[in-house]
Amino acid sequence: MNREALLDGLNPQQRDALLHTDGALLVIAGAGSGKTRVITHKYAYLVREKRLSPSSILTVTFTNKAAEEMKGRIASLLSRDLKDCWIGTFHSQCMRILRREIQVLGYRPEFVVYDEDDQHSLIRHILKELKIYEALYRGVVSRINSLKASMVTPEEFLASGDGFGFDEKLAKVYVIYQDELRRCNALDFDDLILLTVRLFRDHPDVLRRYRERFSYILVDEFQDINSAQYELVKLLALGHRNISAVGDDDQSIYRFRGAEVANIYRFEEDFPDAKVIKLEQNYRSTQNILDVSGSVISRNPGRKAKQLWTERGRGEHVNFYWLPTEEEEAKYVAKTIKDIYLKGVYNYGDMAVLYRINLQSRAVEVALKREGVPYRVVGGVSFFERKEVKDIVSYLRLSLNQHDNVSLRRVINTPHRGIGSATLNKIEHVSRKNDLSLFEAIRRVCRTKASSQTVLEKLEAFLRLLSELSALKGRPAPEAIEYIVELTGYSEGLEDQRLQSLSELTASAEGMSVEEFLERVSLFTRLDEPVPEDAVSLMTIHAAKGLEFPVTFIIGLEEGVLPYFKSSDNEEEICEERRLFYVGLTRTKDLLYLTGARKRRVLSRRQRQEPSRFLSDIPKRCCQWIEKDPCGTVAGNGVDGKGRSSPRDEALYYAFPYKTGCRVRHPKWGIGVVRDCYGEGDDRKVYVNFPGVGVKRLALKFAQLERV
DNA sequence: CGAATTGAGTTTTTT
DNA sequence: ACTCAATTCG
Repeated sequence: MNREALLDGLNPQQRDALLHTDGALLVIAGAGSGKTRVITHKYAYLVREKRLSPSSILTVTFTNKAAEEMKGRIASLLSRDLKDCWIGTFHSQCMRILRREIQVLGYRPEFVVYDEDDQHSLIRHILKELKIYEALYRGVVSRINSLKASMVTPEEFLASGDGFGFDEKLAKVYVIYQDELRRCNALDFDDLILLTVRLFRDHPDVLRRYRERFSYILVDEFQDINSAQYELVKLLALGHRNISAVGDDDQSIYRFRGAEVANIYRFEEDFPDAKVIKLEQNYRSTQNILDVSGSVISRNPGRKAKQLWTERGRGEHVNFYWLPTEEEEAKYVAKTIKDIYLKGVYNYGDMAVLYRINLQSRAVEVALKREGVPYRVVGGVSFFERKEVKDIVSYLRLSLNQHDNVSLRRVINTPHRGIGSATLNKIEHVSRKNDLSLFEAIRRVCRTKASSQTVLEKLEAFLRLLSELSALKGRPAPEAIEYIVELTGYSEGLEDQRLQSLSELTASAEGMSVEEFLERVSLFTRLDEPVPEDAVSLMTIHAAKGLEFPVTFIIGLEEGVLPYFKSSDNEEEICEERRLFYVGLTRTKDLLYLTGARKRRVLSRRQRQEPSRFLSDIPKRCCQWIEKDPCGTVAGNGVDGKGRSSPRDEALYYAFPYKTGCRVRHPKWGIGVVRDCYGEGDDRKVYVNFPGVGVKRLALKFAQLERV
């Protein structure tokens, strides 16, 4: 693709963003404003026109999925493979750098990455050792994580404390935690970022190398980066200052894990010469949806003002349904989904149900099942969080590193081999006293015969197992998994479903070595799991970020649910909840349904709920408010409820009964695939590709197309 | 050491 | 309501 083609179809602001390649650039990209398009085209432009090699453009995304998508789109723009490119999440890029460089920080390059679960068990273990009430671990984990996100070292935190109370204990836990990670040659998620920052700060020669290597830096979702990530970007960019930061402060929804919107404002201070471009033309939603979401988000103070607009028409009114119970709410959602589907305009795959917390999916799932509507739940307990999968992964880790204490604790008695808590305590004791890893401690116990004969035999058997596992280094992962299952007798007495996970695990490891597989697994998340056939998507609003759906339901619009009750006391958190609602609203292309329930089960009690405060931010003219009282009568107010075609008929008029990719039958040309649709009302046209005939442009009004 | 029972806490969101 | 973990008993 040449220069013209890359600029083609970009609006003036998008073009500016693409062409500004010298020095810092901040792109404030409103929802649905073609942000990804700008990034991918800019990348292609840098390669094509500025002759940069893909290996010299560092591109950071928020999720693995976003990275993959971006890679694919860029590859097709450039019509070439992107080998040796640097497109990925902060965590994966840091991992890649640390694999090469971490030795100067005193870790070995085969380090493993501990996920949340591993982190929890390690911290609980430390609390136990320190005789601190273990149930506090959640709070401790989150405090430590936020310290790490803002780059406060254990030593600094210790020094900053006043020497009493909980913080002092917390500092102690933090010190031990960090120490223990190092011993296990393990990093947690935050370490990946933190250590890379430290690497660059403390080793100017290394920093210089990477500054030279990356001559351009692109950062997506800039509003969601934490201070450590900001620091990392800054370190790399401060040499040449060739950086594009793209984000939307209104869509910052990860404060709870250390993201700070303020970073997007800091950028202009740290790069005072930065050009700032706002993308305000929206290519996704109808004007009505923009009005609704705009009036909601405008209540937040201190944001960068935006005026989103669209060339699409006004579109449909938003509907708010206030239903007696959560069951009725779910039923209403399921029925409406089915209705819409039966009208033939939208497929199930075009629709999504969004909610604040995963728990809310339950009722909707029940109702959808009852209606026979296919659905998929995004999130929930993911494949890689299943117990049996984590067990096998622990064995794999141990095969590479026998000093991985967290993995060892996990599997030492799984499956049962008669090594219980008494024995384990003894081993822990030996390990602490002699400053040994658990593995070494077991060896010492065996060598010095410091236990009963039966226990010794069991421990020796376990040691033999570990030494056999160490032969798995560099082997193909599927083979290693099967070997582990066989050697440990793991599958004995396992339920079918769990056996199933094991074979899925083996299948997913296809073509990778043990090392590669572990690397993939540790950064894999729920969002990355495959997309099935035509099904309604159910997910949290968080999970829906970056996605769009022609038809969107946002459920549970009640005080306590959205905004969530845990956030209710703090103004900044309410703002974040409002942004969350905004993100949900702006996922919608055509039809938006909001619902809430007057009564809901909250922690086993039926509770009376009030409509969400955010609803009152929506202008009356945009939203149709319909209440169903417990007797079943329906009352509407708000905009012209009577005397006009129902919203759904109107949708039929504006929307396309076919979408790109769907198959249709034409009386003359037979079956073809829809390539594109455009126009409004009676002027709607579709391009259809008929195999053997070619692409035909057809007027929807006249062509007698039939969906296949 | 392991199974069973009791009891507490729990439900935000994710790399 | 439900899960997960500590405690207790065999």
